[in-house]
Amino acid sequence: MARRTNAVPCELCPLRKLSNFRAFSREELLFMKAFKTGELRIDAGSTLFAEKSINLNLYTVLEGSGFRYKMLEDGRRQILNFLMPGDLVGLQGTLSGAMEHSVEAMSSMTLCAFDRSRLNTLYRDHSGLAYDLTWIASREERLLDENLLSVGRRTAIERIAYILAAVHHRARQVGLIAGSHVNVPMTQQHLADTLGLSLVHTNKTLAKLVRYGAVRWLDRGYETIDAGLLARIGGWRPHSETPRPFL
Amino acid sequence: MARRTNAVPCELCPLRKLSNFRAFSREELLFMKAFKTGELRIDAGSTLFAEKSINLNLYTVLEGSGFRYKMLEDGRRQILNFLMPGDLVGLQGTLSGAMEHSVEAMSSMTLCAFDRSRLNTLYRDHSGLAYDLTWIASREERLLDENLLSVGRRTAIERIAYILAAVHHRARQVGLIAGSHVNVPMTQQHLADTLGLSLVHTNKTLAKLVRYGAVRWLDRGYETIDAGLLARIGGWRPHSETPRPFL
DNA sequence: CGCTTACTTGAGTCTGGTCAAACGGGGTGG
DNA sequence: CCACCCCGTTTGACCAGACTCAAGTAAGCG
Repeated sequence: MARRTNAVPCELCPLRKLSNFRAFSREELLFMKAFKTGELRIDAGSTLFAEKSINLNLYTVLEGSGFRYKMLEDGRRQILNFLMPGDLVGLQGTLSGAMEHSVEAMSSMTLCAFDRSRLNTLYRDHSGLAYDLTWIASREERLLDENLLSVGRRTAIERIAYILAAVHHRARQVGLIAGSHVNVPMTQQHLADTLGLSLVHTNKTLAKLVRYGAVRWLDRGYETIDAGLLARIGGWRPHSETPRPFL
Repeated sequence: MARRTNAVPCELCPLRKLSNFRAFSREELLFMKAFKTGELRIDAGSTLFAEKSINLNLYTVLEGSGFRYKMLEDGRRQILNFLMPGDLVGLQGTLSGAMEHSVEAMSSMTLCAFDRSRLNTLYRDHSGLAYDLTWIASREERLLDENLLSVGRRTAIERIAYILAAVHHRARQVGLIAGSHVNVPMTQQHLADTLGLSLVHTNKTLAKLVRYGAVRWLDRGYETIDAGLLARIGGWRPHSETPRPFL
């Protein structure tokens, strides 16, 4: 289910090739190499960590996709955010490591693991990386703000259109796109739990978007047919994306 | 509407007296004193900054309360989070200063202003404070996670009970409480916009909580009568609160 | 005293939820 | 190779929680 794999050295990190990530200095690269304690590979559907557990690692997604979520006692689930390559996982817990949400893989995932207890070294000796960390946290917060706006104030069809547009956009930035096909294997249940809707209503509303010719739904995933229409219905608009830091 | 006031020197900062904030070293205190560019006082109902504007300051709330929010074109508003003393405002924008949400005061507020452009000095020379900044961002993200869970998955009465319990708790930590009276002057419209509900439905559901004897609603604010009942209905539970950093 | 802001209340509607059942493809064990 | 099962998806019928519209009250203020 979860196992260590032979690590990709940071200097060959495949994410660096993507244009929208900020470059590291040689020194930073060396530090990250030391900071990284290993790689973790988990299967689709498995849990990286659970709410209320203690997690002493931070992770950066190298490959694959997953999601953060919280649950109520009776099983109602809210997906908080999708995780894609370059995203940092685990910062949202208390910095000491007590997690207040769970993380599950949608596809098989590879993650770089970092030792939380060495975080202070990062802050002490690499202020550039420390700054990046805050940048990352702040970006994550903006994403959550958007989601909250959707779930709180948009109608069902707007929410669905919005999230499909947003996920498409994010996926493209990290290479999780093949043509118009978004390579994030979510089910309609995932969609529903992200948007605060029921599965049935999600299905029926999604069917409308399909009829409108905005998207095509595939088994576990989708294809954007008319990105403009999707954005218009969902009220989604691109942000100015400056190269972003990671790790 | 907004004006500079004679600044309270950081070493006399009234927030430091509150037990749940972390203490500064002498050195950090000196740095903060220099980092702080002044104080801002704004009236209840006025806007600190608006979505899409550029804001070159970071602020810490010294006194009073307000809220962050986003709006859709047609005026639907979603309140993202309430702001209380000790909270940092403005970090959620891109670090460069483009804001993606607005901030409005609910009571008159006093804020300490910091110059964003000097943030790099903070990272370079005061890794402890840099670490704090990430801590603060991560705490904020946990708050948003909770809110998203509420808005997405709780029923109207659960949402209201939850937020009232949570706000009571937060308010008490920063001295915004007099007896059982929560000194955060929100209207039912604020509540509705926080929870993704209509004003009318919020009013009717709140009336139930009043009938149950859980709270008493006051003009712009409320009083907790039965905190246990409120927490039970809303599914709210206290977190272990370690002394938290600020500024 | 009249205006505004916040809160109430009632009536009727509708978006979205629940329950129930069925379909279709992929995998598996007999 | 086929029967069966499971998971994700689809559809229909019905229900209800939450919304809109419309008034009306009450307190605060110039």
